[in-house]
Amino acid sequence: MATIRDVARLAGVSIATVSRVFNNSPRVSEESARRVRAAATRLDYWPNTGARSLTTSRTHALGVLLPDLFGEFFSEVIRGIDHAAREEKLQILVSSSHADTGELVTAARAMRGRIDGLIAMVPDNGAGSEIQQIVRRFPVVFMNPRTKMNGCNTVSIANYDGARAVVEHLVGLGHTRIATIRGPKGNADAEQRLRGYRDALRAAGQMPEPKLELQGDFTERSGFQCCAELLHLEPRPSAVFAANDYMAIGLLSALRDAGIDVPKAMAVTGFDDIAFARYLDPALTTVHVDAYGLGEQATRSLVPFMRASRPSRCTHIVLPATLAVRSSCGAADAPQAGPIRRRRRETEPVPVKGKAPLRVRSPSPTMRRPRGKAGV
Amino acid sequence: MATIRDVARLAGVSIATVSRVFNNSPRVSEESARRVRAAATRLDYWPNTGARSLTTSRTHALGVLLPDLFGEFFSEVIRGIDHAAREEKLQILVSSSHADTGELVTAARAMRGRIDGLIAMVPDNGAGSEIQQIVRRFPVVFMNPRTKMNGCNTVSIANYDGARAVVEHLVGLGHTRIATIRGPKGNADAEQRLRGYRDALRAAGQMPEPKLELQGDFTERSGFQCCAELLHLEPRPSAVFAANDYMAIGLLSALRDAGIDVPKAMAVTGFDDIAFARYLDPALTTVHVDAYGLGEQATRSLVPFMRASRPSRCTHIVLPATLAVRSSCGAADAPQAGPIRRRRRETEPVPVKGKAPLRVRSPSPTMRRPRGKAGV
DNA sequence: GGTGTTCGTGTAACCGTTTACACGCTCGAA
DNA sequence: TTCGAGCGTGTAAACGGTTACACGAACACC
Repeated sequence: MATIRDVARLAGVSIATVSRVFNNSPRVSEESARRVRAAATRLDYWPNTGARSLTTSRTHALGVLLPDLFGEFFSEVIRGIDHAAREEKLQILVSSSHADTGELVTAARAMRGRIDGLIAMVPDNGAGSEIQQIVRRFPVVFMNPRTKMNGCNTVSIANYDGARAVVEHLVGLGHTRIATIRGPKGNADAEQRLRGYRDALRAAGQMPEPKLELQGDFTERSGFQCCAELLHLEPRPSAVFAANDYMAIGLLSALRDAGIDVPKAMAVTGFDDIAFARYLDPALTTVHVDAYGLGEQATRSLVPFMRASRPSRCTHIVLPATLAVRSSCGAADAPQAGPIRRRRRETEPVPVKGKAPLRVRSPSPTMRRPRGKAGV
Repeated sequence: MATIRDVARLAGVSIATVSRVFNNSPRVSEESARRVRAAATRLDYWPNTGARSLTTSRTHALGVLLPDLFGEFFSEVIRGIDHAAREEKLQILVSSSHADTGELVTAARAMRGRIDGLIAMVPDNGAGSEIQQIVRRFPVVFMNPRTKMNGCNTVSIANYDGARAVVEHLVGLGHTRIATIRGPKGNADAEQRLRGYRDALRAAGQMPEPKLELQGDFTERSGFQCCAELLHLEPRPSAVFAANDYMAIGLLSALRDAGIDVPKAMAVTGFDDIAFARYLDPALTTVHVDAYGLGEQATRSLVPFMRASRPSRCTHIVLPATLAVRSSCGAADAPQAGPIRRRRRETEPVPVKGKAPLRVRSPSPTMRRPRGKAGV
């Protein structure tokens, strides 16, 4: 492969001049530039980006560390990151399948010298000291952090508000005994949603009961399995808030098997608004979560940190959730509720002052954006 | 940030020794190694991967160039790549949204010096000479290439066989007038599927009719819009093969609006087996496509090329498709067909000899694998 | 006591760029 | 004519590592 030296030799100039031509420096004569370009074409020269970033200490790349890539949530997050990164002409270096913070740090280590900044989703409630290793080294933004995380940027989703809103919706429909299928213990998203559920009940004067909080693990299977337990509760609840859509789907198919009519005999709601929530029969009432926006916003809040020589103040952004009311809750004809009002919770990050969080996009992206070559 | 020199100074050794310790060279005394490690920890030293790859000309990274990231097809491809790459301890540098080959080459250029090899999906029937620029420079494997592509590795999906099998299935159910909604003109996947459709008809003694080939563009909307045209055909077809699932979904909802019973009055089939095909009502009969396997296999066939000093022979792998028979074709209770037998077509790549293509995974991954934190 | 090995280590060249600095030339003003 | 400014260019020192080679010490062998 040709290097800058080969080009310089062929063009009869010094390597400095070649470099200047490729960096659009104004201080090059037209004649030299022409000769350099001709030589470069002739030799099929492509500058070595790796070498370049060694001297400039700018890589124009950002790292993305995710616990997993499965399912459309992560795929939308990446798409959001990719889109925003592309606008900034940044490459993205992806690494996933991090079971714990240790693996996360190992992956971040391997990116040293290859990235200007990092977007990460911490898989567990990991040790702060390990996280600090990363924070010290890169400009970083954490997505959906488990804990408060002062001293670094965060972007997260309004789990608490979304859960609270959908449960309040059920209350508004007249339900007085509402169960939930909760996510895995220790999972922060699951716990925030659970809190939202409980507070919505309390606000309606209904006391949360442990018996009504069935244990799931975010899988479809666990939703399916909770059905039997649900149907044996005395008195039987008339509505269920599943902490994510996959569990709601499992529950729906179990209810169908059991011959229970949804929504008449049992109202079901989920969380996430995955793409096929709308295609279910009955269509699933759920909380729309803007995964694309999460990735996009993470990138946008990272970029100024990457460029700044001096660290700026941290931002903590919370993306609002939106109710997507469909037929599984028995209120299909009700108008869709607007964006859910943000509440402050001491354990959740506070939105940055003076900068309104992103408006959530429509809960029906499928019908609005052409899906392009998605099916190829 | 501490460099190797800082560590050397603090440990009282030369930089060569530090380097040896970090590369597990055996020729280092226990005492020196201990001092170096202590110094490294003390200074919080992380080796600069970028600088390292400049001297070694190995980056342990591979580039991934995709036309898009939308939808689960691409997300599964990336997941497959990521998974295989992780096993090989390779990082992945992703770039997407390439509308044409020119943009593809630009993106590849920007990766020069950062990757050891490249996995690419060519967005158009792009100029061979531009593609050649890439092939000359990197070990590369193309996914789902539009044309035959000698001289480089390819992995693709059995579009022709899949389409042919699903149409033959319809023929087997007794349909004698089968329409199709084709994908965009010029799209190679669409055209291979169209050929499969036509050949299946011919093989059954039915002549393909242009009137029966409705024009879609792989979007749900286009499937919806084709419904009117379909219902006005004289005589009306009794079955439709939509060239992807999104169009089949659009058609299904239009048929429901029109009060046409599926599958009794109209059998509908799709292609791709997107995750919610099974959740539709009626559940969609379709062709399962192994996007995860496509990415995984692409990575596996690239790796030896990246490591080899001498170029090995090219491989051309075709992943089999599988029929996923559900109720939308009126044969819900029939046992699922097995993998579709591969046919050779002169315009499709030939599977590598002696190396069986991957077995397709079950068409029901959702029910088999826990979806983990997909809903978070 | 010479000689050859082995081992641990250091020196310095190199990977492919960028860029501070210096240099020589031209040209206009004093 | 002299001087300074401006311009185009080249030289050389980085950037942060790896590694070929050399070297000195310790040791075994004859």
